[in-house]
Amino acid sequence: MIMRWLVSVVGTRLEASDRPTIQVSGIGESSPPAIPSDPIEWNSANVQKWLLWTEHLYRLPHAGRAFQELSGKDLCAMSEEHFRQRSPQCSIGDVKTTGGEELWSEADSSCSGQPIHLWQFLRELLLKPHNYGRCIFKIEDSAHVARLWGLRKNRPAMNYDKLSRSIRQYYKKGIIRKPDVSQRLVYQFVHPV
DNA sequence: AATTAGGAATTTT
DNA sequence: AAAATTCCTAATT
Repeated sequence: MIMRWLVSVVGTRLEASDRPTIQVSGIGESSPPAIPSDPIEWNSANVQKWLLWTEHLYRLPHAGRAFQELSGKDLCAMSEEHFRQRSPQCSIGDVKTTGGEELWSEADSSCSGQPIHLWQFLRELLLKPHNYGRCIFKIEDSAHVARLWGLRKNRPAMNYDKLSRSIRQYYKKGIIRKPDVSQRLVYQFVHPV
C-alpha cells in the first residue's frame, strides 16, 4: 500500500505499450545499493535505505524514520490508516474505494496543479515499480518519446531536437547529466548523495 | 544521418 | 521570473 502511495506521489506507471521507449540501462547503478527487486523480500534495513533514498531523491516529506523497524512485507501490507497513524505529515494520497478495491487518485504531475516539468515527465516514464533506484536511462526511440512529450504538453511540433535541448538545460541546474561514459541517447538523473 | 552542445530570442506558465 | 520552446551553428559519433 505505501509502496503504491509513493509511486503515485512520485509518478505514474508506463503503459505496457510504451515500455520499450525508455529503457533503464544496467550501467553504473550507484544507488540504491543492491536491494531485492521485490519489496516483499526486503528486511528492515532495506526498507530504511529505500525510504531515505527515495525521500531524498524526490524531495518527499521525511517520513522514513517512522517506519524504522518494518520489514518489506509489513510495509506492503500496510493500510492507509496505518500509514497515516505512523506519519501524520504525509496525508497526500487520496484513496477512493470501489468495491473493496482501493484506487489511488492520481497525485501525479498530470493533474496536480502546475504545468508538468520535463524532468518530471521523464521520471514518470522511468518509475515503474521494478525500476526503483535506477536512474541511468536510455531513450530507445527518441521520436516516440518526443511525440509523447508533445502530446503531454500539447505541443504538436515537438521533436527530439527540441526535447533534447530542454534536457540539456538541466545540465546547468544539476537535475540531469550525461553519465560518466557518455553514450548516445543515454542520460542520468543526478541523485543527491 | 542522427545526436550532442550551447547561444540566443521568444513563448508559455 | 522560471521553464520550455524554437531556431540555429558547429562539432562529434
